[in-house]
Amino acid sequence: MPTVLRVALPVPLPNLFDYLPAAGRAVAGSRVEVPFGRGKLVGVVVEVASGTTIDTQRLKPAIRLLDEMPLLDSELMQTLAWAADYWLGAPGEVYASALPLALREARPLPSFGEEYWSLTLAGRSAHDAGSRRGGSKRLLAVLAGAAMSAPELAEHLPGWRPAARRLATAGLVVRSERAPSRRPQVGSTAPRLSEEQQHAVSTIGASLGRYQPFLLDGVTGSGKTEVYLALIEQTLASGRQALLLVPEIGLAPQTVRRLRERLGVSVEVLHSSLSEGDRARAWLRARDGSAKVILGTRSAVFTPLPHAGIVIVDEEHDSSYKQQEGFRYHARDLALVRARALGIPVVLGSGTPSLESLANAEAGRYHTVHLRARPGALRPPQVQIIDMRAQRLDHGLSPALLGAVAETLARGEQALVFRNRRGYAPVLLCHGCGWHAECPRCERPLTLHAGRRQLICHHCDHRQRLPTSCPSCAAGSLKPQGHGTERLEEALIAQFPEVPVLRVDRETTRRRDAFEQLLERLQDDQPAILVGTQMLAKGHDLPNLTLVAIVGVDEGLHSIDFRAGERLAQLVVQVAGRAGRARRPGRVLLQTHQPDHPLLRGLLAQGYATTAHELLAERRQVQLPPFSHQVLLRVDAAQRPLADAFLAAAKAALPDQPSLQVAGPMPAPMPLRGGRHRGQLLLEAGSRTHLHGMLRPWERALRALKEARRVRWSLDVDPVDLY
DNA sequence: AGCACGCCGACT
DNA sequence: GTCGGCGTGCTC
Repeated sequence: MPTVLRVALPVPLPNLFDYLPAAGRAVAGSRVEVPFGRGKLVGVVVEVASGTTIDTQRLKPAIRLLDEMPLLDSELMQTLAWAADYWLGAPGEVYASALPLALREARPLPSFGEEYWSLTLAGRSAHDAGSRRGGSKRLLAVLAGAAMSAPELAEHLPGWRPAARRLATAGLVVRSERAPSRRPQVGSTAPRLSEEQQHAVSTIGASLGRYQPFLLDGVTGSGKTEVYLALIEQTLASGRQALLLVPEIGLAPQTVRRLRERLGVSVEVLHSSLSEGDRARAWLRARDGSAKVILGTRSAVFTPLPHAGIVIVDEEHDSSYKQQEGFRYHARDLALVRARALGIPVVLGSGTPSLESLANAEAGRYHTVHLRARPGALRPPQVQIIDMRAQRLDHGLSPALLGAVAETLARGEQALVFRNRRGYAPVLLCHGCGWHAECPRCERPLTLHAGRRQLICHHCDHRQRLPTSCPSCAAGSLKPQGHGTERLEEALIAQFPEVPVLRVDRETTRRRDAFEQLLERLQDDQPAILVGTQMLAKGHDLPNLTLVAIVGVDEGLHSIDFRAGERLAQLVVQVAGRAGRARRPGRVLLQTHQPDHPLLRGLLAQGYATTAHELLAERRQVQLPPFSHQVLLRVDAAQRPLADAFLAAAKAALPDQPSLQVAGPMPAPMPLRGGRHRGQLLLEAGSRTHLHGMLRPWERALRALKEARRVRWSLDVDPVDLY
């Protein structure tokens, strides 16, 4: 039996590929260039095996080994294997997530050290001879003392670059790389921690050196960041690395600056707008241990940490930690797996913890640490419900809401109109009394399928015709909710023509610094109206923002997505934290047809913690996640029957397991998107082990289905969005 | 995914 | 007569 390299290749196929070894000593974690089909690919050696199931005649030799030392250490290799198994990733896709693009090419590793300049022998003679003039002479003199890094040169000799270029061409100086300097700089001093913060730091700090998850539960303004900083300082003091994950939109330049200034060590930032070269260099500096603090979004969870000390996941409830296409991993969950493998503590921080994390805390798997006080003695904002039933609306805005905006502007302050928008499925709602259509069997909201003039239950597939008038109050004002019908921005411009109306969403902030610039415009404290969605929920201090009005609350109350209530509660609390952060008291308005909804009442009267525990109790009662486990099969096709046929075949291919519950097949809540017909099938099981046991075989069966040929499909393990 | 091979419609 | 449509099959 020949020795073979089992290689993960960047193709969306479920298997590894075996090759005969190339020259050199290949080990698991090394990259290797191999022939594939009629081209060449770079893959990662997963295993050096003696023997193969492939006909040895078909084995091709690898072209060349790219790394003598593994690029991925054994901890990362194991974690990746676990992740691929858990989230049903194709090996190649998993490595594509974990490795920066520049490291997936058949080139030697880029140098990632510090640029530094020194004299050549000819340069030394030139200096001694006193030849050259001006800037060149000065540069020779500086470098005659000692070789210097680029930043040092910039300090000693501003505008040194042209001289360096001239002298380099003449062969008098040479540019090279050396390991990044480890010389610690002095960080700025920490502010005094409150007693509560001190307690949090010492509790968590006592676990440094072993695996222990913590839930750090602290509202906006309670000083979580200072706790993180103190923990990172402790970690650095013991010579270990810290990984800090933040949600996609939380990575503000001001956070980075604060970290750099405070810690006085190299802070590597892994961010989606980083160039591939920079990303690779940051990754490599983490791998060689010279990067002490790594700050990044979702994909930074794959950073190698040879001297790992602590992992912190900020705003752990944020759904941007879940990758929504391709390899659908969850960075928060993966952070826990890594922390366990690395034997280090992991801190999940949030003012509005996810029900998953709260359940883990209740079960004793996480240790909870609370931060309750707001150090600046900020007054919490005053939250108020606006009953919009039977009100005359202007593009979905009630007179009370518009009045409050007008008052705010008249006082010279700023208002934020926040649209709760998550592509919710349309629900039928009576504007007169607030009645909404519900499934008689499941008591879940029915989804409006306007094309077929039907109401459909997305749990049991119960269907009924559209009522013509409200069954509750007999008035005829039934309206679909949840469509992007309200053109908020236009309505507000029309209402307040003399005030700037700034829309903040993916589109207006596409450009890298657009969001920052926009916020800068608001710093001048002039009256203005902000209109936006998720992006505005956190982060930035806008001292003159005193009113936050949330519209689209009803979509959150009536969504068929069982997580909508949790999300709405998190959103209200997070958004409320935007209002009145300076001296002025803030005001939050919730515009709804359901002013007496228990979720809203509970949230206002008791706050997030109590509401979340009630929601968790409901989940337990009806056995929804985290008390059961889900897998969603999604499909889209050019024609509806193709999608339907695939889902039917997929359901038929399921093992006959009584512990497995199946909902569907049924149209996705947005049945037609981008010209593609979408459908889905939801699996639910009480036991994760049982569920995972059948998943891989089922996936293989799905691949083999002839109905699978003409559709696009994907499996989502632990989906966070049911569509 | 990417790429070839292979068999049926409107064009230099 | 061909160029090219995308259905089908394969990649160690």
